[in-house]
Amino acid sequence: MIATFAALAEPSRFRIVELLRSGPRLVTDIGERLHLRQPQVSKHLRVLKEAGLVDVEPDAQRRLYELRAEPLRALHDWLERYRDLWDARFAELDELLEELKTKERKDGRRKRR
Amino acid sequence: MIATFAALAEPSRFRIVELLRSGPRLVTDIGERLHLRQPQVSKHLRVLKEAGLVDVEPDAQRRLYELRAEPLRALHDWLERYRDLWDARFAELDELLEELKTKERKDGRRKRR
DNA sequence: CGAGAATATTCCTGTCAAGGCATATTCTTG
DNA sequence: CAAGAATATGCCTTGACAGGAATATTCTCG
Repeated sequence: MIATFAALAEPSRFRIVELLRSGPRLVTDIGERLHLRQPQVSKHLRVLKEAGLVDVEPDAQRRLYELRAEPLRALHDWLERYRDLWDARFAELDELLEELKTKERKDGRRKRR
Repeated sequence: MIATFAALAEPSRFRIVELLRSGPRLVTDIGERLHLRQPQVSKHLRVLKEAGLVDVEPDAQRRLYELRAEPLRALHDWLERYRDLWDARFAELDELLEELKTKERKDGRRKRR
């Protein structure tokens, strides 16, 4: 989980993942589409692979990189545990707290002395 | 999105979020439960707040920190776009590639919700 | 075999973030 | 107002990491 977050926290890597959503790509291909230099693409792909986010399928001297479902599904599952947060039951509480906060912000500076 | 990933990529921060899932907590409380020193907790909470993952409700000299739903829901929504990856349509392709790489034959579980 | 394509690795450098510790800040209360 | 509680900030040091450029590696093919 942490590894997944760390991998996706890097903007270029995030974009690579987004690109791979449309299907497997070659390193060079990725570089061209995202305007990244080849070595950096390779490095990012390495990180993504070590995080299990990507798989490689060699084809001669080329490598086809493709997204792996598992980590993303795991993330999705993890988030399910937080669903209560935005589901019905807590909605009111959220609003309440929002109100309290915006109200106190106004004159919390000078109460009384 | 990137900000959310970056915030959650830090182990202590991840643990804080997990803890806050059970409800709002005071800074000191968090520190004790997670064995973190107060200044680090405050710093982490600051990052979490800047990422929008957390809200503060002041109470005298204490601060109640609580989880915010929005970023997590956004993450969840983002992942929905990747659902095809592990849903029916691509299952076969996944299996194919899995076979090429490992020879596991004991994988027979399925997740339904 | 040698050239060239596609990708990976290495080395270097600058930046940024995290922990530790001391200190500042903000409130409450006697 | 002083003392103390709860939290935030500042400074410092160290380690991780990203980009750049050069180079190594692995294949294919004429």
